[in-house]
Amino acid sequence: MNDAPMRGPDLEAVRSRLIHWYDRHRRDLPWRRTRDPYAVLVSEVMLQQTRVETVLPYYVRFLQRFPSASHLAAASEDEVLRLWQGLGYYRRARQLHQAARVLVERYGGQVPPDPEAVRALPGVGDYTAGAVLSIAFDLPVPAVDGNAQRVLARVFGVDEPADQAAGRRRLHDLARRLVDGPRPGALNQAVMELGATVCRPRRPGCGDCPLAELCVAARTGDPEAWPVRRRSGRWVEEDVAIAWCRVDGRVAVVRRPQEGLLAGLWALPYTRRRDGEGWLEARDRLAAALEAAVGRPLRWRRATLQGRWDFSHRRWHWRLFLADDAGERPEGPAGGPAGGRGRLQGGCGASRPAGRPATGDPSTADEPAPPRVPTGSDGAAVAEGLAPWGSAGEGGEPSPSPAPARPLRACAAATAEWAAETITWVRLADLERLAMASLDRRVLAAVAGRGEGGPRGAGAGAAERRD
DNA sequence: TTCCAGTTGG
DNA sequence: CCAACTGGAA
Repeated sequence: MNDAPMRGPDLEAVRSRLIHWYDRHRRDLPWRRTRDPYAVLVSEVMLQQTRVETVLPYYVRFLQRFPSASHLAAASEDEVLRLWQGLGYYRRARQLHQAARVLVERYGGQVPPDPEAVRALPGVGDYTAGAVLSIAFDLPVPAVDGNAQRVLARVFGVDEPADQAAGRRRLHDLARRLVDGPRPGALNQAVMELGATVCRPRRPGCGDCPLAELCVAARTGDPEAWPVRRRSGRWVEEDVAIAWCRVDGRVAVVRRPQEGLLAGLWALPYTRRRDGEGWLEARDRLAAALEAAVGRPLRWRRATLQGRWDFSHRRWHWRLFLADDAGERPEGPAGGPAGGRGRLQGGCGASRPAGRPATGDPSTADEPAPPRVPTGSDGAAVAEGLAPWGSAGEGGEPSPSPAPARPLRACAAATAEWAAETITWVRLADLERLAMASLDRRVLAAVAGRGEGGPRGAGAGAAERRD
């Protein structure tokens, strides 16, 4: 059905080397001393999610007490569970018990050499079915466990993520072709054994590997780069500076763009840290926009809080920066003395003080990392909320104080994420009525927790969730 | 603390 | 697609 051209090593060479290696290096395990399909089934079920050393004594005891499917089927579930005690995943035990009863009722107490029938047994998925059929009956059915995935991905240089459908399909297809030769059972076990003992997740022993010369991953010199995981490619990691800016008892919020991430929701002013930019420079761009909106310099304090936020396709590492009107006395516990950092700043980029301390590598020459806030994530759905009082560009009441000192448009370049015109000053009490993403709610709660006058009583217990 | 593992069921 | 199950290792 699938005959895509094969890349990578020659299948026959891989097969013969694997089997040769397996015959000489396989571990002597009790379930390898039998080809009784029932015993193989028991061992494979026990080995799901469980390491060999743990399984060993359980397997021996279990087969002593239940040497056949009939014995197992006749036992009480309590007794089966007792023997399983300590192995974990007790559902496996119940399902194996059920499977034994199916074998007795439908197949005369024997495991039938029939892929459909085996696969249909309770607790038997694709992997276990393949293992039983190939090991016990020498049928050319693939058995792709995590070890096999790793071996195949490395040997053949599979670049599709192994934890995504396309990658799994590709690996399964490879396994299917590979097993289609002599001694399928030995071949499958060889692949898995190699993965377990040589082609380890970390520090693979390529020097001891029979496939090293053929192996795409080994030849790159960085075999650990396989299997490719969606993990490493899925997230777009972004650093985001967020401002908690209070002036005259109001807090600055902005409106996110109507398109894209969290479209149209209100947010604390934020900006993504750009390539080659340090946190402070990102903060300065925020400062430029906000100070233009206020019309006078603000006093900025060091980042006081940071956290992580996961979206479906990106991960934000955020840091919160506090600002207030320079004319007011400092308040709140965070950040310590504002001196030094709190220099005056002009409005827009053009008037920024050039004297930003040279920060060298912008990603490291930063201030010390602020305390962390528990991570969380946010899908997108947020209830419709109230427009803030005095929201810019919405008719209604005039924009509350302070008035912009210069055209906000001049600062449009400061942050690409939202238009400076959307900066809106909201009373603390009104903040919680805005439609905001959970991210901002969480930041707000964190601010409140730090005594910075955020919305009172905001809980901080959003559970971690991925979308 | 985070990652990982097969199968099932939502 | 993803949570739940459960325990071990990095």
